[in-house]
Amino acid sequence: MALRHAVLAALLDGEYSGYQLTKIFDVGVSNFWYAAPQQLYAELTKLEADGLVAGREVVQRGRPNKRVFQVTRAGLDELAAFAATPAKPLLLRDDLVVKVHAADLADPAPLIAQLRERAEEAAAKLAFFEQTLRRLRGDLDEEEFLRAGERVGPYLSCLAGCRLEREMRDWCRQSARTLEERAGRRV
Amino acid sequence: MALRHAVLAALLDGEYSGYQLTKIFDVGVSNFWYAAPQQLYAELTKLEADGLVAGREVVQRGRPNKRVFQVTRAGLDELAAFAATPAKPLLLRDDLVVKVHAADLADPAPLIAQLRERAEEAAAKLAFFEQTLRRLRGDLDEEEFLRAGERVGPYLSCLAGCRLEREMRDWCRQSARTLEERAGRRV
DNA sequence: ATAGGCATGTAAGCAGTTACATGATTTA
DNA sequence: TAAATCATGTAACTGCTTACATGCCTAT
Repeated sequence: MALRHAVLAALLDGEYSGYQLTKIFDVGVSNFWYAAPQQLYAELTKLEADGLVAGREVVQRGRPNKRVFQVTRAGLDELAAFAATPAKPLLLRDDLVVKVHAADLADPAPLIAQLRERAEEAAAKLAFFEQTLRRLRGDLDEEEFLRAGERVGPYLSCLAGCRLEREMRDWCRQSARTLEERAGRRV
Repeated sequence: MALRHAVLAALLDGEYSGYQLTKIFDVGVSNFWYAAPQQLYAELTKLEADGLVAGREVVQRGRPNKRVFQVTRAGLDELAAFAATPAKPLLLRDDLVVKVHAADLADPAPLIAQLRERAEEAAAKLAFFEQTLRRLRGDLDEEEFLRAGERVGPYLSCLAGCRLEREMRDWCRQSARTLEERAGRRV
């Protein structure tokens, strides 16, 4: 089981509803996990049935009510046990890099457009993660926070997201520029 | 279908057998796709049935014979069409970052060990990719190759692998150091 | 002799994707 | 009044993972 632990880890940061989690997982939970909305609702149901999270109804006005979840004691134990388990290799699957690998075959224009688009997305995610880092560390600077801050886990995972998105942005731009220049000279 | 195009893209670099592809995909095809060995054998069978790759028997001495595959004209068309298709979002799933996110919960020692191990793997992959880049560009320097080289696709995808592994290595080291220092002061 | 690399699969089960479905409320 | 956001699911399918299976050859 896989998504299970990602959901538990996300719920360490606070109580969230299924819908809120879809937003968090949409940006990638600091880019370490991707999941579709339907998966999240299903997983929350299972987690609650297994007693690893506890849900409570939140009545809202002007909006549909929602159920928010928090990790139970059993859930914390499960997460701690998981952390000591040998890590599986990184799972990475990216259409876009496959396309770039095959870039010499065909018309580069649609590929360049996709690279530009991805670069924009990466830049937006990077900005979001950097903002999250500032929020997490408060008044402290990074070094100080990593030494003495209360919870460094979310900070470190967010740093991973920053690194990934920064490189993704720059790689997309570099690749787009390269393909553009080559296309320009060929026409 | 997903693995399909990754296999076709990998076979652009030359004829490979199922077993050879397992090695290439093990290192991640420049880290853009992961696939288990059994998937590759199954996918090659399907690709051949669909006429997108053609296999031929290679007789070896001192080793079992093997079947190597090359992309057919239809396969090239399929890849070119795929490249023009809108890109799906990056799919990333990493146990290790989930564990780091939850790092404040439990004994940091096993997690630090996993981070060190991953850092080593990333360093090894990085070295491999950098060597691949040197091989691809031959006598030219990078800028020159990207401008005038014959096939830049594999070079660009390999650059993506380098960027990812370099950041992975550094992030693992930074996270391990952070957790170590905090554990040291607490004990 | 035994371990490890080369070489190729099958079968069962589950996780994840795609498509479909509903309905209220706010904003343009 | 149409579109967007909030909110939560079900059902069918398929792709992926895990476990199992086989056999030859080389190096230690």
